[in-house]
Amino acid sequence: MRRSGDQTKAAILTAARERFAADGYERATIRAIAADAATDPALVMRHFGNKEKLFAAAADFDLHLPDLSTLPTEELGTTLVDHFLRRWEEDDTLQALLRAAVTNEAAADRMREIFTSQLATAAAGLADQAELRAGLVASQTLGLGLCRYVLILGPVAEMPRATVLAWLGPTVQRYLTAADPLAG
Amino acid sequence: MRRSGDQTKAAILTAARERFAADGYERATIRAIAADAATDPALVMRHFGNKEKLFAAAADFDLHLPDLSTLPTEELGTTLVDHFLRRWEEDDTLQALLRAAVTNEAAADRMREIFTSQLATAAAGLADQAELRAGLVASQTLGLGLCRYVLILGPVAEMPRATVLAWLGPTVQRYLTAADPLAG
DNA sequence: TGGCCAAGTCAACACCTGTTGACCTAGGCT
DNA sequence: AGCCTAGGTCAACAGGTGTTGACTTGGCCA
Repeated sequence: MRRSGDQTKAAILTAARERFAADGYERATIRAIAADAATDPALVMRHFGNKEKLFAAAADFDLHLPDLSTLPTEELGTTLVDHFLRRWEEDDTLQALLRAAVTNEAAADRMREIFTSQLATAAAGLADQAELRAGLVASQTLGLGLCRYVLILGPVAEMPRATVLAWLGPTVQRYLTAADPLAG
Repeated sequence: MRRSGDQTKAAILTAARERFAADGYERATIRAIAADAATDPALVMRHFGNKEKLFAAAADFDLHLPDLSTLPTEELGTTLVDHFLRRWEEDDTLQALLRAAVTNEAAADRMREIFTSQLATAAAGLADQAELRAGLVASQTLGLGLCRYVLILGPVAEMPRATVLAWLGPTVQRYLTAADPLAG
C-alpha cells in the first residue's frame, strides 16, 4: 500500500516541526526531516518548494489569545501566563519558531508579528499604551519560554506550574493594567 | 610590517565575537571570521584548534554582578536591571552567547552556569530560595535581552532606558526580596 | 651575512548541504 | 487488458563547510 499525497505531506510537516524545534533552522536538514517522515528529500521539495517555504508551513502559528476584556481583572495575569504555558507545551511550533528566529530573519519577522500585533490587540482596551504593555508582557513570557523550554535552566524548568503562575501572574497583571510608573 | 601572534589572535577573537553575535554558531563561518580579521582560515585553526574552542574563547563571559548586599534594598531591582542593560550593550559577548545557546549545547551550558550559579550566588543572603529567585530574575532579564537586542521587537527595542528601569526594576525587586506568594 | 623560527599563504581533502531531473511503479480508470 | 498519473526512488549537481599539510616569507639573532 502506498500513502496518499496528503498523508506524506502531513508526516513531513510534523517531522519538520520536531526537527526545527529541536535543532533550529540551519541544523534541521531536509534529509533528516525526510528520514523522520519515512520519505525522500525530493518529495519534500515537491510538496513545499524549498526549505524556507517548508519552515513557513511548519511554523504557522497563532497565539489564540482569549478575549481579555471579559475576564475578571484580578485574574488577567495568571490566566495569560497559564495560556502561554499551554501554548508552549501542547505543540512544538513555538519552540521551533523561537529556536529559528534567533538566526533566521523570516522566523524573526513572524515572532515580531505574533508578539507585537497579536499581543497588542489583546491588550488594547485594558489600558493606554497597548503596544508598550504588549512589549513588556512579551519580554516576560518569552523569557519564561526561553529559560524553561529552550535553555532549560534548572530552577525555571523544574518550577511547578503553580509556582510559575504565582510569581509571574502578578508581573504580567501589572504590565497590562498598572499606571505608567513614570507619569507624574 | 607583520603583525605579532598576539595581535592576530586578538583580531580573530574580536571578529569571532561579532560574527557569532550577528549570525549564531552555525552561520558564523571560520572563513568569514578570518576575512573580518584580515587573516587566513588556517591561522584561526592554528591559534584556537577548532571552531568549538574558538567559540569557547570568544564567548568567555562573566556577569560581574555587583555585591547586592551592600545596596539600599529599595534600589536592588533597578540597579540590577541597569547592570544587565549595560552588560548587553558594552559587549557583543552576551548576544553571541544567547544566539549560539539556542542551537549549541556548549553555549547553552555556559548560559546555565551564568544565569544559575552566578545569579544565585548574588541572590543568596537577600532571601531564602536563592536558586528559585535567580531563575525568576533570569527569565525576566533574558527575556528583555532577547526581545530588545536579538529579536528587536519594536516596542521593547525602542523603549527608553528609563522606561525599562521603571517597569522592570520593581519586577526584579519582587523576585529577589518578596515573600513566597504560595507560602501560607 | 646566514640561518632560524614565527607568521602567513595556498591548495586541497572529505564531507555535508539544498536542489534538480530523470526514472520507476502501484493502482484506479476506460 | 492497457494506459495514465500520482506517488515514490535514485543519483548527481554545484556550492559551501571545517580542517589539514606543505609551502613561502619576513625579520631578528648569532
